[in-house]
Amino acid sequence: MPKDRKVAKKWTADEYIDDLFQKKDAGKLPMPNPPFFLGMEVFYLPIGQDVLRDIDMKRYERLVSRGAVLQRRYDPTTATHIVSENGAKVTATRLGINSVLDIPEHIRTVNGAFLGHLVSCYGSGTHVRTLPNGRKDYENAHWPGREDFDDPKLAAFTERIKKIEEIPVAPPPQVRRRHGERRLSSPQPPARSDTEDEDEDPRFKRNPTKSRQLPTPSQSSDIISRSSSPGLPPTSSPTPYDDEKADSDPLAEFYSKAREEAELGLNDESEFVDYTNHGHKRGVRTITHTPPSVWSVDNPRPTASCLNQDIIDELERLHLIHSSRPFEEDAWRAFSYKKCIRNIKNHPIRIKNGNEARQIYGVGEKTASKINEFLTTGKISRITHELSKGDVAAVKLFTGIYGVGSHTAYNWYTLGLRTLEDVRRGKGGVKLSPCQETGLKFYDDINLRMPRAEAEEIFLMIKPIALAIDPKLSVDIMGSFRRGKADCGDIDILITRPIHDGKTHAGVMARLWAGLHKARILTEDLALPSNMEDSLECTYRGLCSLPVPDSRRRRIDILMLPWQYRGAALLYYTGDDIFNRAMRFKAGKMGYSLNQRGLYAGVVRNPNKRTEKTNQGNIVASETEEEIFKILGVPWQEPWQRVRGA
DNA sequence: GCACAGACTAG
DNA sequence: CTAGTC
DNA sequence: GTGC
Ligand SMILES: O=c1ccn([C@H]2C[C@H](O)[C@@H](COP(=O)(O)OP(=O)(O)OP(=O)(O)O)O2)c(=O)[nH]1
Ligand SMILES: [Mg+2]
Repeated sequence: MPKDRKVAKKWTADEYIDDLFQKKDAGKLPMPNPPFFLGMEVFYLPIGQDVLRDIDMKRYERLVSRGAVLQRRYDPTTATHIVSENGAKVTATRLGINSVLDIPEHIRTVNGAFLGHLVSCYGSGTHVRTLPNGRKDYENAHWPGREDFDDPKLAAFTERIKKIEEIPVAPPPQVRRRHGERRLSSPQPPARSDTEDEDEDPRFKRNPTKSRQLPTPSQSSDIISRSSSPGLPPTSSPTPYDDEKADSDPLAEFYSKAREEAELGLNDESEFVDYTNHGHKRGVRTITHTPPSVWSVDNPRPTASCLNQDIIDELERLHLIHSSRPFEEDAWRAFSYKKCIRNIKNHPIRIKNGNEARQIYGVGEKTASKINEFLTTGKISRITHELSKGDVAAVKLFTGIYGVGSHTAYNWYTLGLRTLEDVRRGKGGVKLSPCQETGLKFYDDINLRMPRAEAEEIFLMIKPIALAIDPKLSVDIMGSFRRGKADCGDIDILITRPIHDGKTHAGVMARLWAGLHKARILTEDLALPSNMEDSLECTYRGLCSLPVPDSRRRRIDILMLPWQYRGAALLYYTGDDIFNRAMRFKAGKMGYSLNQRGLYAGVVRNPNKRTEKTNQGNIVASETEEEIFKILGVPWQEPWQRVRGA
């Protein structure tokens, strides 16, 4: 079939790509060795509109044979590169977007010559290390030539590149639905300077506590190019162009490198804050100050926000319906809808029909059809139908109780319970666990997020208490706070201790726990460490509040673990959760396993009981976040760039 | 047809 | 082991 | 439910 292809058959891009991958899977496609396109997820815009030209086929073949993943449909959430010989306007149209400026910054836009450039750089071979599973680690090999995406001869849409350089950080317009929403210009740990945690408007300043390094101002280009090959200078290729088969092309635009499986990769996302609810005062005053953010954000994204908000709303309903039901199928459906929601939120253009929706990654036939139904009839009958049952509302209400999940909530509903009052009365004979009792008692407080300033204030009271126990402790505030969010759902604290003096933090949790209760900061416990007394590793969950009248209860989690695991722990605890899952997902695909202790090679799991490890594996990285990113081939991302959840 | 992250505590 | 949570 |  290869031969026919050129001669007779007129191929469309889809057919050709299918054929290529079919051959590849059948082992019939020559895969010459240095896979210098490995890790790249490319959307190649053929020169031939309907029927591919020879040059298009050659490029497709080259991309695949050298390891690239091709996108049949442009999907900005996973694409790392767009290769186009067309002009900006044509390209935008064919990608289904308004302007090439809408292409997320992490995606490199290049021309065909870029492909030839890499061929000339690496066509003959390179040194590559060997992975734990015995294979060559092409995944993480460095291909510095890929960084030449901004070379005028290799780039596409120079206006885009220029734009990116000018913009400190151009977060994709993230859409936010809540009221007080607004974008924060600084993704950095913006901290509110003033008082009233009243929320709406805090002026943010810069990073407060010792925490993180400042976001590099040159951000956006950083985001784009800085990647997994830190330290490696972009090498210019020896030979200016052409490759094995000579293919030089002018065009250009593109690039990106983290081909992340799905969600990893750079997602610039500089945080923008949504002030959701904090709305209750309770005086809190912050002590934070931070240099003005370099990122004055405001990105030029034309499409400000939700062009598809109405569709998102419907999908949120579907998500809610399925997450309310305690059946496994529903859980995965909910998982899928969440993914659709995230991707549609990033979709820069208005979806006009089911077909268009179907093009978006994560949106399958079923969902596309529902979207189509909504677009044509104004509603989705399935939703109307399911919501009329009443269980969804009840489950939503009950799961608001900390410690009550969909199973318990659904059971209560089945028993006839409908209100929190029913729960309090123990209707149907329901019994609450201690933690659920507390959850019910502080239902409102627990379901509110707190102003960042309050999280900081509480943390600044806790830290000295910890340091008084042992001044060598490393105590940091993590989670959404570290990511720079303006409001936090809880306070996440990470504690560890250097081991260089031969001492450890054994017993610290017990003392800290006692000290915090004594200081009236901890108010209720929700889950105690299995071994507070002497373990170096433990988790505490509870409620806390500023020790002043009228302060609200806030959720707090304290995680403690050995110094050697600090990098992995930092990574884990910084999140966000979606980012972590994407990272772990990728690690798994690469033969590794990633958890809060480290990145492991050779972990073998019981195929029947997924959580059980047959072989524990060997730790390959854990002391720094950087090494983990690097080994996984994920471009370095500052905490505030690790936002994947909506 | 299978994976979708991986771990800790409560009971 | 299941449920709930990070 | 979706993608491979
Ligand atoms: O299912 C989860 C939940 C959390 N985490 C990690 C990432 C997250 O950032 C951190 C702290 O969890 P938390 O629930 O506090 O989330 P957050 O990111 O801090 O957000 P919030 O502001 O709601 O607390 O633990 C996970 O890996 N998986
Ligand atoms: Mg948190």
